Amino acid sequence: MAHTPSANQSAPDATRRSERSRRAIYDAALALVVEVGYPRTTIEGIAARAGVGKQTIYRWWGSKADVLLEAFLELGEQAARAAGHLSYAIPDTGDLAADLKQVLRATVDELRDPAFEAPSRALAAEGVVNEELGRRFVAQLLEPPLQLYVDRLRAAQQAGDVRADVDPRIALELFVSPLAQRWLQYTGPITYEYTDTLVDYALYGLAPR
Amino acid sequence: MAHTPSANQSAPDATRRSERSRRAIYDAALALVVEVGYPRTTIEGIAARAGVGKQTIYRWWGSKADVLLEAFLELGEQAARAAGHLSYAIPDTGDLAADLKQVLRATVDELRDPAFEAPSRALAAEGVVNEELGRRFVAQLLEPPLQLYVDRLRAAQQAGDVRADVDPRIALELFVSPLAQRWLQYTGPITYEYTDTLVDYALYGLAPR
Amino acid sequence: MAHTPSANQSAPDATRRSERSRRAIYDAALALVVEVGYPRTTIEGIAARAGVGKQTIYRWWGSKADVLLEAFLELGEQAARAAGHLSYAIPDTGDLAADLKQVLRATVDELRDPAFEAPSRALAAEGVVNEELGRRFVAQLLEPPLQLYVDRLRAAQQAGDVRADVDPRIALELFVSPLAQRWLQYTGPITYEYTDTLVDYALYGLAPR
Amino acid sequence: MAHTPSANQSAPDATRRSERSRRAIYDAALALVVEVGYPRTTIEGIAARAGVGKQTIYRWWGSKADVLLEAFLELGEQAARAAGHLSYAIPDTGDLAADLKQVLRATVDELRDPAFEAPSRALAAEGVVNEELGRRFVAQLLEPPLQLYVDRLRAAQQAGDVRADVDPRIALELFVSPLAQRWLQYTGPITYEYTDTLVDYALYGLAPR
DNA sequence: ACATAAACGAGACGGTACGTCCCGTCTTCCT
DNA sequence: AGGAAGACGGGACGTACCGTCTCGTTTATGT
Repeated sequence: MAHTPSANQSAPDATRRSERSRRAIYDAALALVVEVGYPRTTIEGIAARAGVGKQTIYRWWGSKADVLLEAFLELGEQAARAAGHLSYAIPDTGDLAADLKQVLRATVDELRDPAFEAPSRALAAEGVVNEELGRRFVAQLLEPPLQLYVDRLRAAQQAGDVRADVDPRIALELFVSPLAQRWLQYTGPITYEYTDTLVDYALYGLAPR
Repeated sequence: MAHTPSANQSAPDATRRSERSRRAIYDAALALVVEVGYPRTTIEGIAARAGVGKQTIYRWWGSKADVLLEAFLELGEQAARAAGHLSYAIPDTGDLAADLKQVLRATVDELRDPAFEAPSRALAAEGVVNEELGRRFVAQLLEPPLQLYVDRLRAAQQAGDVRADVDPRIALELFVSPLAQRWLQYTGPITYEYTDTLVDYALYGLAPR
Repeated sequence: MAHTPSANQSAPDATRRSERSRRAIYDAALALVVEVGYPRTTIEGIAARAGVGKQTIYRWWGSKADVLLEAFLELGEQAARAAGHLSYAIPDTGDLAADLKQVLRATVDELRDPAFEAPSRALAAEGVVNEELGRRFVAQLLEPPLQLYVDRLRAAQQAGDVRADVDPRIALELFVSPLAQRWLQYTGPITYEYTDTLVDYALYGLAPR
Repeated sequence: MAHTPSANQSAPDATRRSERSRRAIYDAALALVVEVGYPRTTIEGIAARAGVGKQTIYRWWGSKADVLLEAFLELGEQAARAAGHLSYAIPDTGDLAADLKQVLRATVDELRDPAFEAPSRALAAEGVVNEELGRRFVAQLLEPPLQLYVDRLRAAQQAGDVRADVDPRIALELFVSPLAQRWLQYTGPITYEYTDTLVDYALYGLAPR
C-alpha cells in the first residue's frame, strides 16, 4: 500500500519517520493543488510550503502523484472519522430507485466541492496516463464506495427488485459511469435531474415494457 | 477551431504557412507520444524530431496538448479518408441490440490499438485537468461519434424499439460511459462479453419485467 | 585557449553569444569571490547576481574555476589597457639589483590588493589540486610576467652582471618563488626588506666571496 | 592542537574517546583523498568508509580539512616510527652543497609518492584559501623540517661555509621555495638536476665572482 | 525577374523545476 | 556518555525544458 522507494539504495527506516513532516506535506500538497492546480504544483513547492527538505519527500514518495494520492486518502479517512465512521453506506428503505437517487445526489454535491474536486481530478488525470497509479487510484479510492452499490444491489436482488441474473458490479456502472464521465470529461451537465434519470433508465431499461 | 495565438504580436499569415512543417510536427508529436509517453513528449522534442524550429510550433499552437489534439484530428481524418469516408455510421438492421453490440465491439478493438490509445489517453488526461482543452476534446473528438448513437436511438424510437420519452443523449451513456470509464480508469476488463452485457442491461433494465 | 565545452553535445555557436551576459558573469564572479570567498561562491550565486540563467554559464564554461580564470584574465587585460599597455616591463637602469628590488616591491603591493588577492588565491588553490587548471593558470597568468624576468636577466648576462652559464628561467625562481611561497602558504611575513634581501642573496649567493 | 568543538554544547569527554574510530577515520580520510581526490572526499564518505557515525566526526573535528590534517600528521609520525625516529636530520659531511643536494633529492622522491602527494596537495590547497588552516599546516607540517635546514645552515656558518650575516631562515627559501612552487603550481619539471642547480645558484649566487 | 517581407531552422537566453548529493544538526537506540 | 545509524531542513549541483528572442536562410508572391 505504502510506497516502497525504488530500492535504489537502502530503504529508509520508517520507525524514525517524522509524523509532523508527513502531515505538513499532505497539507501542503492538497492546498497547492487547490490553489494553483496540479500541473503547477511542484515537489519543490510542496517542500517549501511544508517547511521540509525536498529529500524528505523523495525519501518517502516516488512522485508528486504518490504524495497526492496518500494525502487524499488521509483526507478521506479524516473526513470519515469526523463523520462518525458510518458516513459511507447506501440506505435501504426498500425503495431501490429512491435510495440510489439519494446517494447519487450526494455524490453530485461532493463532485462540486473544490477541496475534493481539485485533488481527485488531478489523480484521475494522472491515472489515465499512468496505469500503475491509475490502478492504485481505483483500488484505494474508487472501488470501496462502488462496493457499497454492489451490496445494495444484492439486497435488492434478494428483495426481488432486481433480476437475479444481473451482475451487480456491471449494473452499477449503468448509473455511476455516466456521471463519472460527465464529470471527468465535461461531456454534459451534472444535475440532480440527470442522475435521477440515469437511475430510472438503468432500472427499467430503454425498451418499452 | 485552429489556435489563435494570443495576439501578443501581429497574427501570423496563415497563407504562407509551411504545409510540410505542419505535417512533420503532427507526425513527430504522434510518434513521440506513442514511443516515450505524453509527459516525456516535449515541444523541444517534437521540434527536433520534426526538423523544425521551436518557434514554428509556438507560432501556430498554444501548447503541446493543442498540437496533439490537432495531430490526432488529422490522423482521424486520414483514417476516415482511407476507409472511404463512410466508416462512421451505426448500422440499422432493425435489431437495435445487435447493431449496438456490433459497434461497441468495434470500439473495443479500436481502444486497443496503440496508435490510437496513446494520443487519446494523453488528450483525455489533459482534458480532465484542463477544462478548456477538455471541452474541445469532447466537441471535436467525442461528440461527433456519439451523435451517431443519438441518430440510431431516434430511429429505434420511430420503430418503437425504444420508449418515446427516453432522451437519446442520456440513453447512450448507459452503454458508452461504462466502457469509457473502464478504459480511462482501469476499473475493469474490456471484452466483447462486457459490452454485450451493457447493451442488454441498458435496453431492458435491471428490474424484472 | 578559451574553454571548449566538454563536447557532450553539439558545441554552442559562439557568434551568437551574448557579450552582455559574459561581462555580467565576470563581474559577478569576481565580486562574489571578494565578498564571500571562493568556496561560498557558487555557480548559482554567480548566475543570480549576473541576472543570467545557470545554463548560460554551463554552456560556456566547465566549472566555476574556469569562469574565474577567464574573469581574472579579462580583469588583467582591462587593467593593462587602463595603464596604457606598458605596465609590465622590468626597468633596466643598469643596476640589476635595484631594478629587481623595485619590481618585487611593486609585486608586494599588488599581493596585498584584495581585488587581486581573492581571485588569484582562489585560482592558485584550485590549481594545486587540479593539474589541468593549474597548468592553464600558470601558462596564462604566471608565465607571462615571469618571462619579463628572463628578459631582464638575459640583458644582465650581456652586461656581464650575471654569469653566462646561469639559466635565467631557474635563476628568477631564487627570488620569485620564496615570495610566492610566503604569500601562498603564509610561511612568513612579506615586506620590502624581505624581498630586498632575497635579491641580494640570490645575486651574490650565500657562500663567502 | 586538536580541534576544540565550538563549545555549542558541553565539550566531549576525550578520555572516553574511541581510539578505534579515530584510527578508522584517519585511514578512511587518507584512502579517499588518494582514491577519489580531495573535493570528492566528503564527511559522509569518510564516516561510511570508517564504519562510523557522522556525529563522531563532527564531535572531534571541525571540518574535513581538520580531519585530513590530523590524519596526515599521524601518518607522518607512523612513518617516522617505522624509519627508526632518526629519519629527519640533514647530514653534515662537511660539504654543504653535497648535503643539501642529497636532502633535496630525497624530497623530490617524496613529492612523487602518491600516498604523500594526494593529502599534502589537498591540505596545501585548502591552506591557500583558508588562512587559519594554512597557518596550522605550516606550523605543524612545513616548519619542522625547515628548521633542520636552519640548523644545518647555522653549522655551515660556524664552519665558515656560509656568510655570517646571512639569515638562515631566509636563505633556505632560495632552494626550498623554488622546488615547492614547481610542485604546487606545476611551473616546471622537478628533477635532481634542477634541485642540484638550485643549490649551486643559491650558494654561489648569480653574479660573477 | 526580382525585391521584399514573412515564415522558417536554429539555438542562445532568463528562468523554473527536476532529482541527487552533501552539509551540519538532531534523535534514537545500543554498548 | 560515546558511538553507529540515519532522518531531517537546507543549499547547491548539473540537466531538461519552458517560452521568448534574435539570427541568417528560404520561399513565394506582387509589382
